[in-house]
Amino acid sequence: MEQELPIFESVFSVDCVIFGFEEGVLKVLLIERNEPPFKDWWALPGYLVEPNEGIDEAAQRILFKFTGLKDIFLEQLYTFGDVDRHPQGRLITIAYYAMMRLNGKKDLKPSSAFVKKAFWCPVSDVPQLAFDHTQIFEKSLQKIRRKISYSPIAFELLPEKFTLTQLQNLYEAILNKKLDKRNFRKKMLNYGILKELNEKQQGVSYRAAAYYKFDRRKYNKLFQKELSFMKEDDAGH
Amino acid sequence: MEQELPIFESVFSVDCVIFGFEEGVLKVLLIERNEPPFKDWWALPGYLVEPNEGIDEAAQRILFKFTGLKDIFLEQLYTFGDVDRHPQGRLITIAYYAMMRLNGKKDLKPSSAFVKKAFWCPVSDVPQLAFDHTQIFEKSLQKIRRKISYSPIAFELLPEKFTLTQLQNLYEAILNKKLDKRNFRKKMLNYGILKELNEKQQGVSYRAAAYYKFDRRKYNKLFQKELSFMKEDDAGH
DNA sequence: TCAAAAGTGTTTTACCTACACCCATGA
DNA sequence: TCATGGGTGTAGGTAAAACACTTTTGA
Repeated sequence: MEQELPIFESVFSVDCVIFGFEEGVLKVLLIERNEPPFKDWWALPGYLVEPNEGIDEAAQRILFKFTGLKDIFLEQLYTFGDVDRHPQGRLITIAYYAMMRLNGKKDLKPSSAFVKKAFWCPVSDVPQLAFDHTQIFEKSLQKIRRKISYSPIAFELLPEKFTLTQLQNLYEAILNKKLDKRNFRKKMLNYGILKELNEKQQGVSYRAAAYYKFDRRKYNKLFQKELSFMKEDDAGH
Repeated sequence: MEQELPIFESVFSVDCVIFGFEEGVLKVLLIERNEPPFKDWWALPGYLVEPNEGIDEAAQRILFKFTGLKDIFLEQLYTFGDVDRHPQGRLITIAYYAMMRLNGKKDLKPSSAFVKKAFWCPVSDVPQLAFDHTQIFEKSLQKIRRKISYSPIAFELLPEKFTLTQLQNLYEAILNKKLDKRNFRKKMLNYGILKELNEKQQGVSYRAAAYYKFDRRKYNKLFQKELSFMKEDDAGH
């Protein structure tokens, strides 16, 4: 019986919004397209998903092909499917986002003919993008803003060692507002997920700042607890 | 040039997770399937999206056909696309969720031959569902749990007039834990989004409770402010 | 000695939590 | 008069917000 049913084949794409932080500026990873439609336009890295490929894996694969980046923790954001979003017909796209550390790995090496180049663009300078990518980009920005407000994921964007001022600058860049230095430090240190290193900045012409390191062990413990607080089974059963 | 490009046609489905609250119990809207695959199984209402149909509209249309419900505020939840989630091939599905008021509109009238019946099932009694619908259902539950913790959307589920105890019961049903009565009332009344009516319960064999009404005007004002607090432009520029 | 950023505490306010008794009603 | 749920207040703790000066460093 079931053998006689029609066989479906979904055609759809994924697009990736990758955020980075460099020189105190929040940036997003864009590509310059090398193929029509929207040839020569800037766009988010994204492409069609293969028939036998999971969506998450597809996002990983395409991101690697288009930028050379590997093993990025991508999270699904939203699916965009306006009927006219793509000039070649009805093509829906599943958007993913990620935050990544830019220490060293600045060299973006696309290995796809579809891409002329890949580069980091300050989020405040993002021009009109191909397709509905501007919309996708903006939704991601909102997402990470909300997210850092309830979970200290900002560390993902910083180098291993960082100063509290760098951390604050990052928060300010994402939230696009000034924060109070004393309150910020108090709060961050209170979480107990930062480990102060015996190391200070070198060669700065002002008082050298202490370096801190993110304590992933404690972070996981804390975050697990906070999550389970929201979950069922606190009282029931 | 662009005319020569291939034409895409996405094939994909939507599934709807609709929550309701009745007799102090949180329920989810299920259907009994009348067609293979998974004939006679219980499932979430969902079906294929038409080529020229927006995704949100498709969700509305399919929900109506499968249940008779109209004008429900559906929000996109997540897209599920495991390669083997559907026996007829690679078919991804976009899940939507909604909370709805059940006063009166209990009569579910499917107008599709794909559906044997539609009915409300207590969330604690949901059995194994067709496809990956159990997974989808569970993700929706998590979502509304998180959501009522930061935004008092629970009103959507209650009748126009309700007592504070009914409201508390709803919170307890969603969060699956007991809440303190005094603290709960204090907090809810402090929001200033409840209007006490000059009306009490009738014919109960205990002290009659006051009825309250949700003040959407004030809710919007408050919620707008809270949202804009998160958004850019508080300090910058 | 200057410029520039690092680093540091206190007070006030709002909110969350825990907790126990009297009140109104119909049966 | 009893059973049932409605309704109320206070005290202690914790977290957020506002706010300004001293310290260190290299140039």
